[in-house]
Amino acid sequence: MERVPEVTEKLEVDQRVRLNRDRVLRAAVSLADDIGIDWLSMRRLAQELRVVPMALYKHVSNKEELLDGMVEAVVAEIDPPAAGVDWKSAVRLRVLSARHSLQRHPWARRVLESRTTKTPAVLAYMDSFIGIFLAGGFSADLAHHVMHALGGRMWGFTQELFEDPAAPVGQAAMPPAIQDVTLQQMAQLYPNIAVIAASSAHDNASVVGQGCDDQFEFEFALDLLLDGFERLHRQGWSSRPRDARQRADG
Amino acid sequence: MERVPEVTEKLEVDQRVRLNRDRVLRAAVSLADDIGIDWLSMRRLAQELRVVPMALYKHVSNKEELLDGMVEAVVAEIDPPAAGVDWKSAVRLRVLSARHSLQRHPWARRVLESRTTKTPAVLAYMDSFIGIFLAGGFSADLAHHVMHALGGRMWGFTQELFEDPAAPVGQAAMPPAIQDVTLQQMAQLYPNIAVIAASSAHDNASVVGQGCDDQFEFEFALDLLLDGFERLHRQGWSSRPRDARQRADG
DNA sequence: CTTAGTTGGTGTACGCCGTACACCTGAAGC
DNA sequence: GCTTCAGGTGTACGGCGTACACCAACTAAG
Repeated sequence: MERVPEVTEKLEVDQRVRLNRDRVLRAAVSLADDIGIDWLSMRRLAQELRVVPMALYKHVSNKEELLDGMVEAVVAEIDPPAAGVDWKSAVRLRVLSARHSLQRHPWARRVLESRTTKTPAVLAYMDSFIGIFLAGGFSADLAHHVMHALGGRMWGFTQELFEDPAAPVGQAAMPPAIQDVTLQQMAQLYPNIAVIAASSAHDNASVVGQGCDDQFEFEFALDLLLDGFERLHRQGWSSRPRDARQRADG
Repeated sequence: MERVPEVTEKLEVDQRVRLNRDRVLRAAVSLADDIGIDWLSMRRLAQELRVVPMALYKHVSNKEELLDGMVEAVVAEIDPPAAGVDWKSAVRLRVLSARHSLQRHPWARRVLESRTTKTPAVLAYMDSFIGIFLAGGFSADLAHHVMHALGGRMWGFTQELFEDPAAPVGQAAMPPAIQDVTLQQMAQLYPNIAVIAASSAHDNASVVGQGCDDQFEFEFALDLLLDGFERLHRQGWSSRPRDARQRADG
């Protein structure tokens, strides 16, 4: 009867329960979701946890490790691979599931790509991924190169860098008249981009450069690769010409 | 006769000629080449140019714009597209040439990918790239999606994120005995990665996880994509099923 | 019940960073 | 010869990551 109220009062007075690594990581993930990775700082995170900045260092040894832990946390959310389907469907499902998970954390792509040291969850994911190919009868050799070819797409990342071919030119807040002029100038300077922008504008019946269907682009590229993998696999492709499996079979 | 020696003396006394945007950008590029992009700061760059940090702001309005300018500078180095060859060779050549140029600046990949506003040189490159596909008879529609599928690879970037499957686990400086143990543990935890590591080890007759042949991986994935593009092109692929070009032709 | 040790939060301080703002200087144009 | 103004300077501010010394509360041993 005595100690319970005491504890309760504690919790009321200073809201915070004891910190631990997991609470730190989960707070970091959701803070990054909210304010963006660029504005995530040790100090800001500490403030969120109602704690002094240096307190965090009792749970992660530095910011790099915090980021590692954050990646670890979101990668751990990815569903396990589907069982009992052919390799192609299995890969497709797994990638799309990863994509779905990682899309909830827009910062994850950049952070994942910036990590150099691979953490256990990351390695486990890649391992299970390779497992799908091997189980599908791929040689280690082919599986290896195929993983490289997949690259970031194994996480469900669409390759940035060509997002909305026209939009980036229409800067921030411009009067529409000026935007029109800029658009015309742009069409003159970059006629081929203009062609594509016009074509995709028809496609989704919206204004020029409205943006692209990310999911479509992703699946387009993914299926292109998967079909390529399948072809190589069927013809017994090998990177070692001396094996001559390709020539022998193909 | 009077003013020339005066100028000469000036140059001797304080080595620095007048700053300008171009000199700033070129200095920034070569400094980033030398010390790495993470250690490039306005202050460090200013010091390199024997100038006070704030002087830089007379030539670039802030660090973001400096980075934009740096990208602009390296992209401008890429050779113009080859003329008089079929689209496939043209694309291949252009990509490999871009790769060659950008590889001289290891930081360029990350910076290029982080830019959201596309600068003129970047747009010009993409435009000329699209031009190759259109000239090769691709529909705007197909060219569009194909550019997406190419993604970062149009700059000659190999998809990171699977660099040396084993190396990252063998941490910094470890006694070989311990490394062996770790390697065995790793083989247990990530058996499929181990299979691939072993296979590629045979391949280049080196120790496990020595690393992969970057150039090979790059060309492997590129050719896979190009072959896929070619097939789609030949069968008149369209993203709009109502056009039914695919069904009609294929 | 005391006491020593450990775990985890605190406070202060340092050296970096990008950059706002006021200032100065030397060359160019009237 | 005076003005103008582009371009280099100096100072200062608020933010960052984090080293280090400290301290509070819990645990375990005597």
